Amino acid sequence: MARRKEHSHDEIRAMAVEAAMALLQQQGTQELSLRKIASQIGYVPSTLINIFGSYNYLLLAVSEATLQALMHQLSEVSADNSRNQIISMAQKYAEFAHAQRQCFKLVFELQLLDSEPLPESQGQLIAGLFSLIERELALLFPHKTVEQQLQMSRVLWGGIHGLTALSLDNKLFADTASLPALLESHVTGYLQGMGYQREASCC
Amino acid sequence: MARRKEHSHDEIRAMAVEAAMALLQQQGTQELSLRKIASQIGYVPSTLINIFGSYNYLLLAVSEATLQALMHQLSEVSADNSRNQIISMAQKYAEFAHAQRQCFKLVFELQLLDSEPLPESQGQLIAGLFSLIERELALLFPHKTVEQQLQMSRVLWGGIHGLTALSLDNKLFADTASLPALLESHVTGYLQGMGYQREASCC
DNA sequence: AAAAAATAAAAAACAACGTTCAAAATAAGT
DNA sequence: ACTTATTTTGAACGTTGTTTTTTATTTTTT
Repeated sequence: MARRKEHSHDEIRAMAVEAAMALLQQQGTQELSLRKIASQIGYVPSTLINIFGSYNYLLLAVSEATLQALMHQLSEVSADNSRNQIISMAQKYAEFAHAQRQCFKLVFELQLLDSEPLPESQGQLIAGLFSLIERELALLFPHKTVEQQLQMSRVLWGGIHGLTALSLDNKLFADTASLPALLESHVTGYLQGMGYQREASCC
Repeated sequence: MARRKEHSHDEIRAMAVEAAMALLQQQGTQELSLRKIASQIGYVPSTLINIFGSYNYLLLAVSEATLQALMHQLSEVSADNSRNQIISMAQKYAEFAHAQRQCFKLVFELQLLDSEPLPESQGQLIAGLFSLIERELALLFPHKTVEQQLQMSRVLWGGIHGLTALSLDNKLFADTASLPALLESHVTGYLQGMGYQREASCC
């Protein structure tokens, strides 16, 4: 049997990724399977393997779509100054992670086999997240070198991600302290420690 | 067949956890399986299921043993002052994570089913990690409330964990900035921003 | 001490998984 | 219209965690 050209490969790709993300929100990654995704879109496992190459590559496409959605959300954030901009992006990051919990976890838990380290697109997307903060740091700390700004952006994202990830699994053990408060403390405290001064102070 | 009382259940538990950790270092979590662990210690899958309850509970025992080893390493750290103590623990945390990469990842990626949220022992172990920092913060910031100290300990651990976790998966994209440097920048910067002053300064 | 009951480990069976491969059905080319 | 090529499918394979049954050992009872 071959119901041919009913959908193009790209259409099937999109359908599979969409179905996978929908199933992922209901159940967890454990419960998700290639067979369930295939049957959900009216196709058969081997078809998806032919198109994606493997189940792992399908999950990678889900991860990529999730990162793109996250990037889109973050790029829409805008505040009155760079410090608040970073804080707002941190909150959006955490908000997205909780809203799309399973997809978000997939991004950081999916590990490929001994093949390529990262499929380029994935790398550029994550690098794009860092650059969002680098841009603000260049405004906040124009006298620092780009090396220093790059290091600071990693520290900031690392903290934001760590707090978010631990919070997702209820591993913060801070009933009293809310995640937004922790994120603000992190960003504010670190910026202050690195010499942050309210705008228009030094020149 | 029943080779009875050759090992007690507790002995089999220990053998299985040890074998699992050994296999986990060679291969990844993906490649690990109940059948491999069982055959490694000369037993059969259903025996381990009878003892642990399920494969997930076996992995949970591995996670717990890993957390205990991590806690042991961290409790041996000692520096001349509280600030350096926190920095040294951060470095030890990252060092342990890289040395026991697969076991460390298992701790934070293992997710149980809809049963209990966390099996108590696991919770107390993680809470113990936080208390290591809380203790130092109480010395560094005696004028702050315990609520504030608790929040700061979460921010510090969150950042340390986030940087470590991202580094484990090469998702930091900071070839120039090393993980130790990032950790020190995080701890130093945040403590500074929260009002840290070199010892014997205020009283 | 021998027989019966209880127990514990292993074997076998089961359903589900990702993947491979050959067959079948459609599309395209002549 | 017939042939060739393409593409989807269905069946098979090996492996997984788990459940159930069988078998061997230990313990208890008579």
